[in-house]
Amino acid sequence: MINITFPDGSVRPFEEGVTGYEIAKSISPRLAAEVLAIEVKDAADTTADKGTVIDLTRPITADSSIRLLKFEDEEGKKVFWHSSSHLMAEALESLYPGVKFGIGPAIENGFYYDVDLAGQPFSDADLAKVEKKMLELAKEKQEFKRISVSKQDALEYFTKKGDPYKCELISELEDGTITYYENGQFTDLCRGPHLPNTELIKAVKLTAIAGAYWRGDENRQQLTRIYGITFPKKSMLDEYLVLLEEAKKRDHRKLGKEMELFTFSPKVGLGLPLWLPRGAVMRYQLENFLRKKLNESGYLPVVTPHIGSKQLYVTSGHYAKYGKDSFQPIHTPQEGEEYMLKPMNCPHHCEIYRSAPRSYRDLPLRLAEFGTVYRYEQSGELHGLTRVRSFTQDDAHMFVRPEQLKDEFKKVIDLIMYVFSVFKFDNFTAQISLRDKVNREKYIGSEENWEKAESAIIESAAEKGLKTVIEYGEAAFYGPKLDFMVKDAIGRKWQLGTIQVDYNLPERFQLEYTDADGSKKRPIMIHRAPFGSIERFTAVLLEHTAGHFPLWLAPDQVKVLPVSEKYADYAKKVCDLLNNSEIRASMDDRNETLGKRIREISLLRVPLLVIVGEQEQAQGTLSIRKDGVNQGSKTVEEFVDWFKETVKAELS
RNA sequence: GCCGGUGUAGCUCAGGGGUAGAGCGCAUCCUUGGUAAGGAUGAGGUCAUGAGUUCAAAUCCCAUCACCGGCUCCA
Repeated sequence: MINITFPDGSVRPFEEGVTGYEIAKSISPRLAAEVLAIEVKDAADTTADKGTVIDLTRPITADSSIRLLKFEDEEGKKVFWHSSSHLMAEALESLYPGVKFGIGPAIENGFYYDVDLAGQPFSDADLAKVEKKMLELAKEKQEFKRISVSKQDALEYFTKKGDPYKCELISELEDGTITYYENGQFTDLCRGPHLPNTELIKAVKLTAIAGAYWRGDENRQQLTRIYGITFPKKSMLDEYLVLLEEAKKRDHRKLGKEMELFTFSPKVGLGLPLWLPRGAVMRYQLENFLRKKLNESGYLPVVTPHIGSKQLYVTSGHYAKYGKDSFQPIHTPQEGEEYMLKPMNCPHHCEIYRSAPRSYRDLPLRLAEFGTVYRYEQSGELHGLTRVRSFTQDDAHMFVRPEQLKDEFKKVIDLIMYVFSVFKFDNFTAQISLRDKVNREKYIGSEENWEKAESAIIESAAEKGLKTVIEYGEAAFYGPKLDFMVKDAIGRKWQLGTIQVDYNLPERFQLEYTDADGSKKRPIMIHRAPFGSIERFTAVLLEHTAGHFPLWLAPDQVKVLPVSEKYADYAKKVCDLLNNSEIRASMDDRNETLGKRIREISLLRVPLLVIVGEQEQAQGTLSIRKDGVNQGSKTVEEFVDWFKETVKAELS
């Protein structure tokens, strides 16, 4: 007998060799019907903090703690979707004989399989056919069978089958660790785990076709990547499709157009956003919001030009690293001097640091700038406001003494937390990006400094109680960083703020300060941008709020509508009073029905409508409508007070 | 940059080898309104660009450009 420990801490004995399925069944038939896989942690293994997810059909042979995984669990979804990719592969193989397979993993929302259709045409229209086949095969209740094979047998099998991609994968595996999974007529190289059978897959939607390089290498064969998602219940698929619709409605490119915030012009150039008047007003609000906070936090404003001598970036090391991927240098007509469009603000700020001798008393020195930078992004990369070739960073660089690093870092975390709370990004994680564990030649700077920087970040994040994940190999080439990933109102993840520690630029620019003992010391630099860029932040905010900005940020805060032109004078007077109280209000007295004006203004997401007619004029009041709901009437003074209170609450 | 899709009025889109369509928007007029679309009239298009096939191309073929979905990349 072996002891099985359940997540609630209870322990029950089972026969040695019991399977996950049998354990589930012993609890309830309903659970047995829903469970997808099992996480098992050997009681003797004290090193691992997590168990291994295995098939429900595999025997458990030692005392273990277990978790039965359902679709609701992340790991359960993964198994479900991974098995679905095998089901899709089976369907493809039966519909397109001779198809070759790359890899087919589960992803965040569903799964994909990279396939080589050997020239057979495949388009969106074919997806429905594959979906139908998948459902057909799923109903057969095919079992997923795990089979161990030798490396030689595996190579022979896939060579005979004519699948070079699988052969390549197998050749990199160690003999003795290789397993197949078989469902129906389909056999795949796979480490598992998988569902007990295909019947659990009740709803299928293939979502997209895309090109993808074999092993992500653009010099190698391009495969067809087919994306899909599956669910154990039809109703779950319907809910998912509704979510996709909602995401479409929130697309910032669509909202940007509807709300008249920004546009693009091919004539101006790719990826170069044009901010329309309403967008510009909103953007200035964002900037002023941060300026005020930075001013309170001891930042000093600076302004630097949009171009810089090539030599500046040679010194910083950016030229060597990114020179050929940048806009190429521009030359002065007479002297032939070389200038580059500014791809980042840091080197300029380093030179500002150097413009005067610095004392240890001057540090931390915090230089802030809304700096517009220009980066060459490949044309296929450009996307709305999230990926552009010209954008404005809410940038600042802190120059600190080594003993100030952690404190300063934590202050930046506080600032970012404040920004997130104002914009109601309540759901976020912090990603600590460190060097690749093995591949270290792509980073510049000394081992010692990297160690110091990495531990400063890890400790700061821990002391601030941040929920963090560590990613190796994601650091910038000059230093480690802390990035903030927010989840928006409908659960999508975005990367926003970033904080980076840099020992490298101070070195390259020979930055110094005079310490208390008169010796010259080198400061450490922190890069940070709470928004990341104004463009990207605007995009995320649009999608997060579906365009319903907080009152303080809305380009038009109030529209005053006279019921008919007889009341236009009164409406004008109200507008002036509101403007005098620094409320962004304007009048809409166009020759249209009231209903139509309300509709159009609502589509622009103007948060407050003030309607005035005979009654309001007689009583000196306003009829208020906020976010589509009638709020009754208020006097102008009452309204202004209420407005100010609301804005104050939003910003606290 | 690569793979696939798309490109018709300012916007959203229908159509389609034989002289270009709708709704919204815009202009003018009527209407003077009470919380999400009042009515009439009118202007507006080399059907992305360039070559080709054809008696005839917006429509078919090819190339280019842009946009969209991915891939690679992201200081």
